Amino acid sequence: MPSAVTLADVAHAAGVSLATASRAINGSATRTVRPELRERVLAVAAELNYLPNANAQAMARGRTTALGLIVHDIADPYFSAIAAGVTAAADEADLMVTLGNTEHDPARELALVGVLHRQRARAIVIAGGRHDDPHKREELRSALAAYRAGGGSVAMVSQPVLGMDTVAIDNTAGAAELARELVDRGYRSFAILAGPPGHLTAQERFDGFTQALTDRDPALCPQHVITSEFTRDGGYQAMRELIDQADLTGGEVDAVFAVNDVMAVGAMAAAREAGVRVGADVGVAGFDDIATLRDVTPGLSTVQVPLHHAGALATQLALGADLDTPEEGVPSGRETTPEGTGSAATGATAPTVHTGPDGVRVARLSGTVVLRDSTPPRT
Amino acid sequence: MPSAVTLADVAHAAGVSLATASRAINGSATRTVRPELRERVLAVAAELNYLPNANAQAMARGRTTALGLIVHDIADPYFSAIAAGVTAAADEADLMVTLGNTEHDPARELALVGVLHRQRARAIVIAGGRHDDPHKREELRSALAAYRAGGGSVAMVSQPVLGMDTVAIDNTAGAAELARELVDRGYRSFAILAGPPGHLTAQERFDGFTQALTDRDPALCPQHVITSEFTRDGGYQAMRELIDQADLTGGEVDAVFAVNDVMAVGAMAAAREAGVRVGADVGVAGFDDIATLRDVTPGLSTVQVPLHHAGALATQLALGADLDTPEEGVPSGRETTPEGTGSAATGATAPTVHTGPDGVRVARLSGTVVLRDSTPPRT
DNA sequence: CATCTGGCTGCAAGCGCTTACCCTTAACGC
DNA sequence: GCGTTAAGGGTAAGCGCTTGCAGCCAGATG
Repeated sequence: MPSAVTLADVAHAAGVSLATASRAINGSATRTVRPELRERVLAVAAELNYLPNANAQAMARGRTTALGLIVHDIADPYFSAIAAGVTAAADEADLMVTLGNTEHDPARELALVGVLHRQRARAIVIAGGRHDDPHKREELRSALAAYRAGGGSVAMVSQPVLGMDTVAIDNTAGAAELARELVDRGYRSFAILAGPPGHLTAQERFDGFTQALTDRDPALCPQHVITSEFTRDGGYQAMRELIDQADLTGGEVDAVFAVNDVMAVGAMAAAREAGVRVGADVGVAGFDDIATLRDVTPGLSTVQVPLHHAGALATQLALGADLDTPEEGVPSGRETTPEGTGSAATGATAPTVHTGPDGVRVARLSGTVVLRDSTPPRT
Repeated sequence: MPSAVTLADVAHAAGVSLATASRAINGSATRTVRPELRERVLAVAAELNYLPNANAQAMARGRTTALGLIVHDIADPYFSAIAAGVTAAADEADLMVTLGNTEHDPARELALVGVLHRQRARAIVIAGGRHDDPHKREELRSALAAYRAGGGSVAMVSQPVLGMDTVAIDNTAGAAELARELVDRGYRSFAILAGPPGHLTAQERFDGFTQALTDRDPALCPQHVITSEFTRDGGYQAMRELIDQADLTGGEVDAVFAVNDVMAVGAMAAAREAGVRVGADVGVAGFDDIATLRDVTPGLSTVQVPLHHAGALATQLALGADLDTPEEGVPSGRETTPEGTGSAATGATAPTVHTGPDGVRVARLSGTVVLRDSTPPRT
C-alpha cells in the first residue's frame, strides 16, 4: 500500500498526539478522550478516509483478526455450504476469513496450514474428507501442532482424528438409519457406490449402511460394492459398472446407495442413459441433502446433514466458545447439548458436545433421513 | 499469537544477526548469505518450527499478500464457482484470499470493502449482481475509490459500472442467442421469470431475450413477465403465479425463460407439482449452466457461463496482469483476445479485453447456449 | 607492504499502531 | 491553602520483520 493514510497523518491534521488519535479512533479500555477532542479526531479521520492498518494493529496488539478456512473444493456445494456457516460465525466474532482451496491435494493442504500459520490466523477450520494415508495425516497433524504451539487453535469438520477439536457428522448413524428406512420400505437387495477406498467419510457411510443391513438380517448384506471417485462422475462411472454387473431392471438389485448426493445424481444420470428407471426399476439414495439438488427428479432420498451449522459450530469450537453445558455423571468426559448457540438459524439439530479428558472436544451432529421418490415404497 | 517463534529466536539460536537470518530465510535481492551459514540458519528454523510472521513482513515490506473476494452468497453455486476461479488465480500469484459474504446486504458489502481496506489487501474482487439503487452504488463506488487511493486495486465480476476494471458476462448476447435458438426450435409464446426489478444481471438477460424475440418478430414479444427473487424459491413462486395466470398445458405459453438456473429449477418443481410437464407441455430454460444442475431431468436448456474463468480473469485484472495484446486501429480503446492467460484449463472462451481511454479495462466473456430436453424441438 | 576490491555480516532505522507510564491540570476534601 | 486524586494528554518503547549503510576480512593488485 503505497500512499495510504496513516494514523500519524490524522493525528497531525487534528493537532493531537498519536496516542490520543489512537484512543479516539479505536477506543481504549483504560483511557478516555474528551468528547469534543474525539469528535475532532473522528472528523479528520473521516475526511481523510483514514482506515487503520489491520496489519499494524495486529502487530501492536499481538493478535490478528483472521480466521483460516481450508476446504477441498469451494465449488463443491458440500464445502460451500460449510464455508457459508464459517463466514457467518466468523463475522459474528469480527474476524475475516481467509479461504484456502486444496483442490484435493494433501500437499496443498499442508502448505495452506503453513500459510495460515504465517499469517498468525487466530484459528483454522479444516473441512474435508480426510484420506487415511497415515503419512500425510501425520504431516498434517504435526503442522497443526506447530501452529497450535504458536498460539493458534484448530477445529476440524467431519474428521475426528488428530486429537483436535472436531465437529463430527454422524455418518455412521445417518447411513444406518437410511438403511433401515429402506428396508422398511421393502428394499431387499442392495448395491453400494462406495466412493474411493481410504476416504474416511465414504467409509463411515458405507460401514453404517452395511452394518445396519446385516444387523437386520445377514441376508440383506449388499451384493455389489463399487468404488470410484467421490464425485458426480465417480457416481456415474460406478453406476455404469454396476449396470454391467447386475440386472437392475430385473430386481437383482433393487436399491443403490451412493455415499453422497452428487454421486447419486451421477448414478441417476447413468441409469437414465441405460434405460433403468430410478424409482420404478431401482431405488437410489444419496447422502448430504445438497440444497441445489433437492429438486431433481425423482426426488433423491438422502440424509440431510446440517452443513451450514457444522461450519458455524466448528468456528465456534476453534474460537473456544463455551459450548459445554456441564452435566453430571459422565465418567471421562461430558455430554451436553448446548442451547442458544447464537446460530440458531442454521439448523434444528442440536449438537452433542463431548469433552474428552485430554480437553479435545467433539461436537457430534446427526443427520436426518429424508425419503423422496427415488426410493418409493416397494410393493 | 502468544508464544510464537520469532526470527530473533532463530537468529539467536543459530548465532547470527537478525539481518543474516532474515536474508537466509527469505532471500534478498541485494545480499547473499554464505551457503554454509544459510544451511545452519535454515536448519535451526526448521527445528524450531519457525514460520515468518506475515503481518510483520507486510509491515516491513509495505505490501501485503492478501487478496479480497466479496460475494453475495458463497453457498450459491454461481458464486462458489467464481470463488474457485479466484482462489486458483490468487494462488498462482502467491496471495491468500480473504472471503467476504455479503448475504445480499449492500451495507455488509460496504463494510467488507472497509475491512479489506484496513487489511490493506492488494486487490479486491467483487462478484455480484449489482442492484441499481444509485445511492448504494455511489457509496460503494466511493469506498472503492478510497481504497484505490490507498494503493489498492479493484476488479468486478459481472457489473460494468463504477469505472472499475470489470469482467463482464455478456448476458444480453447470451440471452438473445438462447431466444433465437428457442424460436428456431419452434417456440412461439414466451413467459419470462424476470427476477427482481432493479437487478442488473436479471435485467440484461431479460432485455437480451426480449429484444431478440421482438427483433425476430414483434408478435413474439413475451406475454407474461413475472418478477420475483433471484433464487430457487423465487423461481418456484413465479412459476406458480404464471400457472395461475396462464394455461401452460394448453399452449397459451409454450416456453418459460427463467433468468437463472436455480430459478428455472424452482420453476420446474412448481410445474411438476401443478401437473405441467416440462418439455412436453411447456419448455423451460435457464441461464448459467450450474454444474450441479446438469443432471436434472429433463435436462435444463441454459446458457453456459464460464464462471471459474471469470473469477480467475477478474483476479488477474485486479492484479494488473497484462491482458492486452495491443492491436491496431481501434479508436478509443483496444480490443484484444489474449492467449495463454495461464488459466487455460478454466474454459475455452477467450475474453475480449477492451481498454477504455480512461484506463478502465473490461474483459467480456460470452456464454454458450446449451439446449437440452427441457426445450425439445416443438413439432 | 600498502591499497583496493568484493563478498559477507551486523547495526539500526523504520513500517503503523498500541499502551505502559509520566506529566499537567483541575476538582475536591479537610 | 495544601495535599489528594482523577482525568486527559503526551512520550516513547515496543510488536517482528526488512533493508540501507557501514564495517570487516580475505585475496588481489601495484
